Formats: sequence, C-alpha cells, structure tokens
Amino acid sequence: MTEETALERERRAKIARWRSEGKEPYPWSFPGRVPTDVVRSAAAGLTPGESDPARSFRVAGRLRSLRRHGQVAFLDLDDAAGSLQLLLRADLLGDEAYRGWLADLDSGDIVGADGVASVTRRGEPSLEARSLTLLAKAIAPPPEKFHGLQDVEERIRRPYLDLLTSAESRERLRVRSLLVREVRRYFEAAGFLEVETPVLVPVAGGAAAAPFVTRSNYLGADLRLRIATELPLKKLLVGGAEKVFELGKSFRNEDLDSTHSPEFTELEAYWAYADYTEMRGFFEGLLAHLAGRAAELLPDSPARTKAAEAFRPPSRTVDFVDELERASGIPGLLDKSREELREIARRVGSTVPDSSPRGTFLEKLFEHFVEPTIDRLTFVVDHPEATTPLAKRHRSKPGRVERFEAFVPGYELANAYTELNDPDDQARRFEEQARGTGGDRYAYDADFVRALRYGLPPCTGIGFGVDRLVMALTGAESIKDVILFPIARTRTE
RNA sequence: GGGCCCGUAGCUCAGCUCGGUAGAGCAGGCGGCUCUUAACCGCAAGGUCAGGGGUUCGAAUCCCCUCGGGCCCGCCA
Repeated sequence: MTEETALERERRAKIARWRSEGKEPYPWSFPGRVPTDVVRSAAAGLTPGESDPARSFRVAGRLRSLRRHGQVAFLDLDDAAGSLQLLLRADLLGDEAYRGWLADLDSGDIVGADGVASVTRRGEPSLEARSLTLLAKAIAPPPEKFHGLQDVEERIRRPYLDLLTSAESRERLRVRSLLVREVRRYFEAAGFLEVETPVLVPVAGGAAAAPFVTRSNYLGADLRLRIATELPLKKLLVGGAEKVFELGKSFRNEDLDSTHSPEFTELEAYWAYADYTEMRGFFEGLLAHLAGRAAELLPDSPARTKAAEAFRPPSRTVDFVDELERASGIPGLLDKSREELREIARRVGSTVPDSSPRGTFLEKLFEHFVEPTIDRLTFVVDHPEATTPLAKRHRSKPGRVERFEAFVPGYELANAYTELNDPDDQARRFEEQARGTGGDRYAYDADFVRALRYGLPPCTGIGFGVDRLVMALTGAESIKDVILFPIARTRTE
C-alpha cells in the first residue's frame, strides 16, 4: 500500500497538536454558513481597505492557498459558489492565535471562518476573519496549485483530484447535470412516464453486443447486465403503457475509446400509436431545445463553437441506400448478395468475419463511404431490412425498414424505428439473425416474442447515448470528458 | 488484436539524442516580511528514475520482457 510521505507525517503531527489542545480536527457539522458569493457581494460596495463590522458572515470550504506576510496573511477558500479570500490579521486575532492558525493550517484543509465583509487595500473582496474552525484536516496534499493534475492516468483514476483543481472539470459536471435535467423535463412535459427496468437479466437483448456476465447465488444461475432497455420497455407497451422512457446505465463488454464506454448512460423512449416520423419531429425539438440551453450554459470557447456548428439548422436528411450508392459509386447495392457485399466490404478494408450477416456488410460500407462525410447533424433514414431486426418493414420502400439514425460529426447520436410489432415477423427476423454463424447476433428473447403475441400497439421508439449527447452539445473530444468515473484497469499495489 | 508515444520527488517538469552515479519550480520544514492573490527573500530536507532482466568498468540514459496510461487503426446496434 501507499507509504506515508514526510509531507503526510507533518500533517499528522499537526492533527496531534490540534488534539492536544482539546480541539477536534474532524468535527460533526458547521451550521449557519453562507456560500462565499454572499460575502463577495456584501463586500462589493466597500472601498479598498475598508471592512464593515455590521456585516458578519460564516463561510466554509477548502483552503486552496496561503500567502503569509508576517503580521498579515491571505487564505483562498473555495466552495461550490466560487472562491473567497480570507484576511487574517495578527492585530485582530491576537499574536498567539494568529501564529497557531498559520502553523496548523495547510492547503487542502477544509475550514470554516467567521468574520466581517471587507475589501483589501488592493481591492479584493474578502472576509476579515475573527475566528477559524478546522472542519476536516487534509493529510494528503492537493495537486500542484497552478498546473493542477496533469497526469491523464491519475485524472481518470482519481477524478476527485481533477475536480479539486480544475474549474473546467467542475463546469463539465455541472453542465452535464443540467442538460440531463432538461432531457428529463422534456420527456415528462410530453407526457412520458419515467420507468425502471431490470439491469440484471437472463438474456441481454435489444442490441448486438457482448454482455457482462455475473452470477446470482439466490437463483443459482448466471445473469447478464443489460445491453439495452428496448425489450422490457416494449413489454410495458404490451401491458398498456402508452408513453414511457428510461434513463439509466447500459453495459457492453467492449473496448473503451473516444466514443464508447463499457458502462454508459442511455435513454430509450417508446410511444404508442405514433411512427418514426412523429418521433423524429419530437427528437429534433429536443435537440433544438438542448442546443439552446447548452449555448446559455457554456462559456464562449472553441468547444462551444464546435457544438453550435453541429446543431446549426437546417439538419440534413439522407436516404441510407441512395446516399451509400451515391458516395460509393456502386449502384444496385440492395439487390446484391451477401457474398458480393462481403467482397466490396473487404476491398475497402473491413475485417469483419466472412460469416457475418448481410446487413453487417452494408453497415460497414456505410461507415466507410458516408459517415466521414457527415459535417453536421444528419438524419440517415430507411435502412435496409437486413441491418435492423427490431424495426418495422417500410410502408412504401421495399426491402427497407422505417428507421432513422441521427449523426453528428464522428459518431452516431440516436437510433429510432417504427417498431416491429408483428410477432411472426419478429420471430422470423430473430431467426435470420441467428442464422449468421459469426459476427454479432441479437440474442433471441423468447419471452419478448411471446409478449408480442398478446398485441403490441403500433409504436415508435428511440434510443440515444446520453454521454454522447452531452459530448455533442458541449463539444467534448472524448466520452471520458463527460463521464465522472471512466473505467480503468484495476491497479495491483 | 496491430502500430506509435509516454511513465524521473506528493504535484508540474528538465536531464535520455551522445552512458560517468539526480536537477528546478510548487507543496511541506525552519527563519524573515502588515495588502498578497502562480506573493516574495534566505537556509535545509525530500528519489526503488514504473517493475524485472540484459549489455557495460559504469545505465534514468542503450537492448529485451512485464505492468500502467495515451493516440491512431481494427473490432464493437
């Protein structure tokens, strides 16, 4: 385990000194404190060098830095509202108390302060301290005060240290929370009911991805972590629900990269008696609303500009097949056999297994020829049936399904269908998927097909990655930038 | 899975090309300073140079392996 450094020994000695004076280094509470911005605004009217004994305040937060100048000292205190300078004067606190404070306090300590609003001679709004209270002694020193935590590995493994020193990281945390709240409100305002379906499932269906497998002692059986919420949510529509959504984690046992995380936050919504055209209108409304909110929330920056560019109307719409044929210069793709498609895919560098289902090769070609050309919000519509086992056959385009995917530059944002609700067709599509001996397959969920036999109303559904949505809205480069605790290898110490 | 790059004090970084036994700043210790805000000045302290092996009289430096991380490619509705 970690050996104690000389620095930490020094700080423990300060705790011991503190206790020997009968004081508690980790007290239980600190009632009556106000956020630091309250003091800042109270001090705003004062002239430099002035303090106002009539306006006394109690604040609490973390000491970021201490500047000692003999008989006077300046301490920077951070709380969630911002930062406030504490002014310590030996002539006000008494020489012994003053020296004691400076001897026992370190940057990183959580402290409380009582004092009065003041402005220093140099014009900094401050709290002129009358007394200080140690609220939690920090034994480990905080990261470097100016550069912060630069080591990428440490930032991932110990996000709290990154938050401690990086205002930018704290800002991302706040913006993500506010945007997710807006998403919830938008669905609720449209009459959607938020529900929770199981994370632990016997069959992980609704998508083609490797699940995490775990074990139930009670059941004496293996369970999987869900890879999507599609199937249980549709079962709720069979049960009579008409508008539901779930916002929660899904898990896919795949690699981590700038747009994929094994554990990610997903929103899926299902809407009875509506089709994918109506869903698209609803979703575009959501995006327009969120882009507006993001513009308000984010400080002006290249990232904000990048995000705004992607969502600047009008959005583009392209037909999956037409666009693929145009971009690749290969006509008649829909009529080509699995073998022909496989050959074309291999020619452009795809290495998916030869035995993959036909739809996989079409998707590879799309990724290769069309995705790199996407430079703003783009809706790709009406995919070949072979790519999509859970979507309803297109009402007028043969061989297609009613589906749209929303893309921003670099990644897919959302995926929506008019949902397949014919139980016999569903069973057949699952079987077609299963016939591919390699590649990815949708797990056959027998209970889902059974549910459809009782009648799923015509409906539309959408799924999108919340992490990716936040990335797109904030212009983040990596999914790790919007996830507080990204997955990391367990380190053996 | 393939390629490239990185790992030096608690933190931020030099030193590696061209081998000679470890440097700075911040933080911490001691001393000084009544207006600083990356405060400043002086003194002292702080290291398994990610880990292991090899080459060499001698390795932070060169070679190999392992661990951890990053980026790109592949794979991943």
